[in-house]
Amino acid sequence: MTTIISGYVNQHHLRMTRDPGCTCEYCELRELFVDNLDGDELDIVCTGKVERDYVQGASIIKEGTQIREFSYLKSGLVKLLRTDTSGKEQIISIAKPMDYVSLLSVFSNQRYNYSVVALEDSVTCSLKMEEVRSLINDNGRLALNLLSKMSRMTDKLILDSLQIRVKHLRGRVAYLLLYFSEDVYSSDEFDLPLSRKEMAEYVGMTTENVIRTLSEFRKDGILKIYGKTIQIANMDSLKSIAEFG
Amino acid sequence: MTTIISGYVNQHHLRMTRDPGCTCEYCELRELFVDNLDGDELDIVCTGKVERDYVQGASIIKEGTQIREFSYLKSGLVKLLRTDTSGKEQIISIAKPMDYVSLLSVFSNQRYNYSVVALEDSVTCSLKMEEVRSLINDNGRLALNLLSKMSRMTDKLILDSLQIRVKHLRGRVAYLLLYFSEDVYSSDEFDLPLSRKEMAEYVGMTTENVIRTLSEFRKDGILKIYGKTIQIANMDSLKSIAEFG
DNA sequence: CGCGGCTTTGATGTTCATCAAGTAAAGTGG
DNA sequence: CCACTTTACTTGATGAACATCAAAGCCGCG
Repeated sequence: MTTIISGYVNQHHLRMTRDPGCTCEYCELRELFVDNLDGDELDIVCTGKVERDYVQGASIIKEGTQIREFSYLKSGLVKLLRTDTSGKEQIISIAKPMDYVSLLSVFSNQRYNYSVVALEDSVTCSLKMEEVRSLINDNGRLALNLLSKMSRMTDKLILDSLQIRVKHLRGRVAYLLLYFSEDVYSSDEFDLPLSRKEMAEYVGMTTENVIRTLSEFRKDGILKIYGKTIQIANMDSLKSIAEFG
Repeated sequence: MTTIISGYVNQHHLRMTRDPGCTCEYCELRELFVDNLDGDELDIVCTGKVERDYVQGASIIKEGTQIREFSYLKSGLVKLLRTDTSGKEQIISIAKPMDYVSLLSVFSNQRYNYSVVALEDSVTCSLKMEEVRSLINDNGRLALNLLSKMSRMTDKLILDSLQIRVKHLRGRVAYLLLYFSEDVYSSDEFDLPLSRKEMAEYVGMTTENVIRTLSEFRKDGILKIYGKTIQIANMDSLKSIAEFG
């Protein structure tokens, strides 16, 4: 039932769709908005929302641009990153569906202080900020849900960041591999959605040392590595390293 | 007008007061609650709120205890800390008045996953969570204000944490000293509210190396140090180290 | 085919943690 | 109030973790 109202395709192969028949009530992500809204409010969401497709590598949000929408991820995988004072890129977080893309800044700043890039082909769903503000203003249950959701997301982000700071390189890399294995792909074999360089940007170390650590894991029989494909051969060791390394 | 209804004094010299005449509308912190509330709602805040006094070193919130209240800091200075996986304490943040004490977890978790301790004599003001939830549910303007405030706080926390990660020890210590000088005491001479060990817990390094760095700054003529009293002798150097170190 | 970016390994130096030892300060009990 | 214990602070020496520099192989792409 989804019709393409804008066939516009830019260098990133972006596609925008609207949804006149409104399939929002069947959306996997309805828990937040739809379940808390009545008929009229639901209409605002249905007619106001915009879905966008992004191919792997496409830029979804650019640091410094104005915040006009409240977006979240319907499918795919994205990275949040920022440019640090010395000009290097730093990955803040990786978000999968159900995680907000707009979790930071949306209700505080005028502009994004981070960028979002698609790690896999991804689909976002966005509402205009004024519409979201108006819905929150009129609907207390939605407001509480949103507070709760935001609080959970930022809590996790902060605790992850604190945990990673006390770990050594081996522990950080193990932690990251386990994240993909358990939270994203639910498998002990998967294709890394990050380059070695991106892994380094995420764990806050150099590319060379990330590679060295992966090689060590391979030599120790913990991993089997075929380019970007990773197979975890010794899950217990990896978990132990992630926790105590 | 403030009467002590509970003269209870524990080992931390805690004092609880209620405020029957309601001075909330004159509170320096009214911007959040009072300005967004009408008469009846204001009554809930006035009669429901509880102020508590804590002496330096007193425990305000203990990690793992149940969250029953929404609190913020009226005066003083506090540290937020948690116990990391290896059992060591890690300082998450330092909060001064206008910063929430309850910024993390309150709307997501059942229990605190961090502790709060008074670095200076402090006063908190608390409302029951149910009352806050009910107010948010009924008052959209309050909800939006709260979202905005929370978002600003967590944004700052996350960005600080990311920035500190790319800096070396000298940069981190300089950053911390500038925080006290500029944001807390508005002076280039002040008494450090943290021990050397606490500074280490905050910047994520060892006590010895924090001391070494302070000594270096002293030898380089950037600081004058008299025990806990710090005088910044060369502000430009310190700022430069904080940014590029 | 050749260029640029990503990946990998090795050699070297820097930053930082750890261990050790000593001094100063602050609390504790008689 | 003093002897005692504990805790905070300080400096030095050593080794581990990590960054940096260098060089070479790989791969995709125009």
